Amino acid sequence: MPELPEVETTRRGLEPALEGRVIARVLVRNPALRWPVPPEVALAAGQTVSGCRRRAKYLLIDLGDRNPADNGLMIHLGMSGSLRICDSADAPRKHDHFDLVLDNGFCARFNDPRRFGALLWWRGEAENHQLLRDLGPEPLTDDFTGEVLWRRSRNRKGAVKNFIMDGKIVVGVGNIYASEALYMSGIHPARQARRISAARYEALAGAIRDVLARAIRSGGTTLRDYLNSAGRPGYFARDLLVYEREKQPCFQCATPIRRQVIGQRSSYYCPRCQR
DNA sequence: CTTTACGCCTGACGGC
DNA sequence: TGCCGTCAGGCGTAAA
Repeated sequence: MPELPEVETTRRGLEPALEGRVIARVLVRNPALRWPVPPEVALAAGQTVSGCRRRAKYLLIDLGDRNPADNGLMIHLGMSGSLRICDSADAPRKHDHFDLVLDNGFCARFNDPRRFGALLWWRGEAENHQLLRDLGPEPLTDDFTGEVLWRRSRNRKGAVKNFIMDGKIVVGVGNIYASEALYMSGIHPARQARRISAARYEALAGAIRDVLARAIRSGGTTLRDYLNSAGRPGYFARDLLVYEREKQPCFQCATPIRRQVIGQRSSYYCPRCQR
């Protein structure tokens, strides 16, 4: 399940394959994704890829000669999406939705069994797109600090886990890494966001940065179906401290890890180490 | 403004 | 072996 590290890993695999290449055409086999693939994506044909960026969990393909690019593609991997570089003559597999066919015979092929992913078109500035406009800071930039978390949490009565998974607060923290970061910083996932001190938010922000950076270094987490652009899994699952470890001993104190549903999502935590 | 529930979708899995 | 219910999860959206 792609969270920020998985999307970033995909981006890094895509970049050398796409940048500087011309998109020959966009071949849509099955437009049924989260939103139907819009016809505008055909405008990519004949344009040169000038960059592969990531904002939150969205991949942005910059097209055209302008700098900065003023139009391009936007891809979301959803729950089960993956993009891989392959020969465009390769036979499509089940759930292959579209190809970005390149001028060298290769393509970026998007596969998504659960169809929560998306392929969209943007023009103007990508950051102004409806889906990106109101997003919070990137967790791996200097804009993201414990102070920001603390300030924005003062009126939040909900669980801190939901708070850090809110894309308006900080982007890219999905269910897996939220549990991990809260464990690393000793904070109980169900604690009210407004009842956490500035010092503890500093620790939490550090843990979020740390776990995301380490997961990127491991190529992401493959629990069920995530694959990178080379069709390979990520290896961070072996480093998970609490996620999907219900009833197994805490690595710090050996207390059995608990699972609790918070905001309709499974959360994992150590009842002794996290308060 | 925040908070909550829902729905989209397939595949894996458990129970019978 | 098959059938069916449940769960997983990102995140936009509607409603409270």
